[in-house]
Amino acid sequence: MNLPPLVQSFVLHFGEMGSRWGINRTVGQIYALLYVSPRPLCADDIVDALGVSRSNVSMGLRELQAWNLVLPKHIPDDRRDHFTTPDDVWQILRVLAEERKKREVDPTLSVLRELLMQTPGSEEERHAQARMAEMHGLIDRLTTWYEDVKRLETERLAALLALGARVTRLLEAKDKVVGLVRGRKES
Amino acid sequence: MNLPPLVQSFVLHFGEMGSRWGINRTVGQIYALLYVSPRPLCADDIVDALGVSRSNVSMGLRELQAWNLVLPKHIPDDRRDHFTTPDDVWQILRVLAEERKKREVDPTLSVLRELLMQTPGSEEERHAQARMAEMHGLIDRLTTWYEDVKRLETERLAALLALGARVTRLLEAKDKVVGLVRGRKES
DNA sequence: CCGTGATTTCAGAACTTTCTGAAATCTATG
DNA sequence: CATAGATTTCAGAAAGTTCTGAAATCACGG
Repeated sequence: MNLPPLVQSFVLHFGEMGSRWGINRTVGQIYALLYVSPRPLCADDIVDALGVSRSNVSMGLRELQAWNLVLPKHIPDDRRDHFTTPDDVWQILRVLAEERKKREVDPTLSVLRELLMQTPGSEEERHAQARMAEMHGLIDRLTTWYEDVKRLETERLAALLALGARVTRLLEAKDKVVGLVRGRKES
Repeated sequence: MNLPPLVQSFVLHFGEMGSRWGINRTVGQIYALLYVSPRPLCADDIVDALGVSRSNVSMGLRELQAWNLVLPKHIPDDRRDHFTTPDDVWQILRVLAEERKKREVDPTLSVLRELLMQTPGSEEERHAQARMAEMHGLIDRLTTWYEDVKRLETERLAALLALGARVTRLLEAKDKVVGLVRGRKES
């Protein structure tokens, strides 16, 4: 590996974090490299930069494309495929959230739904099912919220984030207004 | 393993999902078992229920305690430690978010901060640093928002979730009201 | 402060994942 | 449609992890 020190640190860090994020070292490094690269890179560029085998890079790119985190980008007059990351970080966030949900949440949601359809055959099963219902309820709320929020344009989403916990004040204000209106109508 | 079928399916599913969630099979199964169990279980109960070695259970419980996902609960007149999961699912969600942030986000945030302090030594490094700044900015916003939101009581949080994307309508309404007030003051 | 039973630690076995180089496959020309 | 370069596949080697049983440690009642 022979990279500018800043880039190298970044790439190595992503490699190390990879396992915590559910991807392997090489995949993490490839992503990091593409993320900071000023231009799309081809597989051989990546081999040179990271010092891993050609086939490993091929597999890594495959996986990153499956995650929609890396896109092929054609470079005119070059037969080789080149790759980049989407450059809008918000877009990256969306992709990441979507993929993680698909892999980490959806399967559990569907298993829970299935188990909740069954009739419990004992007190123990009845209790277990009640617990599963609680879990299902929570996950369901969260995913519904997520489905709502992901449709917002970036600008609105950013505004919402910036607002943070202060949304609740807005909520309170709303309740008050609604209360007032109701009060007037009822009187 | 000899469990009521409903419980068994749930436990096996958590075992399988474990690897996607960054824990191993046994840890996933132990958690699932404790989650649906109507009373705290001791290590030997878990050994019997899951059919894994005593030491494996010991390590699993250790890890789950480190995650704050499992709590020791003393049972009177029994020397053995017993364990449960916190029973409020919202509480579980909070713990999970906190721990994942600590393990998956914070280290990256601090590496990014460090790398952003350095002076780029080339155009390539300058570009890389700009990209890192974008990433840092996004993560920073997200974590700030998270720090805000996690302080909300469960009830408010639930209300906010239920509101979903409709918050934006509230935002629009607010902007309008603020606009009105401003208009009045300025006239 | 000994003995008993609960719990943890740890070295290595079993298993899983990751990585490589060689061979196979694909693809765009001339 | 042959060829040269690019890319992918794949079997097995290397590395990493999870799991076990045996031994060590701990902790409490007598």
